[in-house]
Amino acid sequence: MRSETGNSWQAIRTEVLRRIHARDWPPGSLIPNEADLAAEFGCARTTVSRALREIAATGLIERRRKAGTRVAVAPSRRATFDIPVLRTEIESRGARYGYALISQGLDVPPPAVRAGMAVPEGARLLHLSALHLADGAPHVHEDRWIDPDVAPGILTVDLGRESANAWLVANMPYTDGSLSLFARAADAGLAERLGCVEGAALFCMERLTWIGDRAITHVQLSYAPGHRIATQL
Amino acid sequence: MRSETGNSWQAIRTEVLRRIHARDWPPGSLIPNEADLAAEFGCARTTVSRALREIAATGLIERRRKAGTRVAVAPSRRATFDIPVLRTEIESRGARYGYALISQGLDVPPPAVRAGMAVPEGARLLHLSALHLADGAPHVHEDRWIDPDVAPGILTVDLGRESANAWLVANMPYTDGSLSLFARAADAGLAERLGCVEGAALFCMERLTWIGDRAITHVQLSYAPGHRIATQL
DNA sequence: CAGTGGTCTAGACCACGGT
DNA sequence: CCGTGGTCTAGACCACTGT
Repeated sequence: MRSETGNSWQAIRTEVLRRIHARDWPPGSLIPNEADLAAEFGCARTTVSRALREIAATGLIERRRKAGTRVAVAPSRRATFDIPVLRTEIESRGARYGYALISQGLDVPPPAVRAGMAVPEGARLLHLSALHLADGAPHVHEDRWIDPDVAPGILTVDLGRESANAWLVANMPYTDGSLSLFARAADAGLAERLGCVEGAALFCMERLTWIGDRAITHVQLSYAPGHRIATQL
Repeated sequence: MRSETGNSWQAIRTEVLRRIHARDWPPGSLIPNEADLAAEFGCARTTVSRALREIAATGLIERRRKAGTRVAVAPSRRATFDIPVLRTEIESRGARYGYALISQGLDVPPPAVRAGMAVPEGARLLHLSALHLADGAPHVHEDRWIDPDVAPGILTVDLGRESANAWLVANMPYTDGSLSLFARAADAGLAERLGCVEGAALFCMERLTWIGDRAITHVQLSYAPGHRIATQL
């Protein structure tokens, strides 16, 4: 019963996926172990291992030593998004990228930001507000806090010319970060800056990045109404 | 100059990441090839390959045959989200999961849905509206269209008892899908069902799944105000 | 304890793509 | 062309964990 589907790990992945979708191996069932599959496909166990590892990374199967490999019952699948670099995102749509600094100063951050960045109460951080433009139209509003103790060089940069983000990615590679996505209504200031009505539903992204155990920056991006991010499953 | 950081691929990954963050290998630079690194770390080339492949998957380095491996200049990093299974998501917060079917019927879908699912004009699809509850409070509103030609069994299911999603994941494993995230304002109907004010900004997720070249279902999930999804970078 | 996945090795050949 | 990453092999040992 040699299938001889081919001996590349991708071919094996395809065949395994086919069997799962065809319900040869229904949800919850145990699939043959690596050695048996290797024998069936006529390849090395390493190759089967690679194929199954890639499938497991998508959440469709679950693997445990001794217990074997099982088809996930409720496949809580994983999706991968590219975190957009704004300039690239805008230019890839054929639009001209623009950046406009709105304000800049040393302020005491609001409690939510202060807690997220774990800075002492009363500490002052560099606070920026800026717009990213596509063909001159507001595309994203950026509200950013930067700890100047962690990234001292930022104070010497002319942030009207170079975006803080560009400077940071080039000079302060982070070691850890978190990202969250949510929706919020446009307040009066955002509505004016983004050119939308007050109360409009905005898609927002909040990022917090660290170097070791020190927070570098907290940024909230608010997209103009209608923005979506998409991915394949 | 043997580093002897250890010979596991994870140790090598850690060391390579350290060098990138330490700017030993600044953005845009070429790092040594696999063979050289293997010699330096005193391990097989396969092991180095594995470590670099894992890093490349995060977008921090870019690899091309002959050109070698380069530290990404604008690390358009990738983030991975677990697509939540609603029941699991709610129960993992310690809340009781509830499901309430609001309406069900065969309707002609709106143009956007029809185009996304590539069904003929005028075709009727199964249309569901339901709420997912956490401790009895509305958590997510689900608006779903299902093509009964592709998933005929769905018509025999009592959708008041079993959620359409549960039936589909168990009986109609998809081969392809797309997912998009966006924000929208609550209309009157959603506001009433979710118990929020009309116009509230809602975080929404739209999924479209296929078996081969036929669309199974289109679903839009609208979360009650305040919902976020988060991930590590 | 024993079965299973996880990993490492040394070597080989191949595919891509810059020069 | 030929250097580089991509993959495969056969075998080995190890780590975890269910029984």
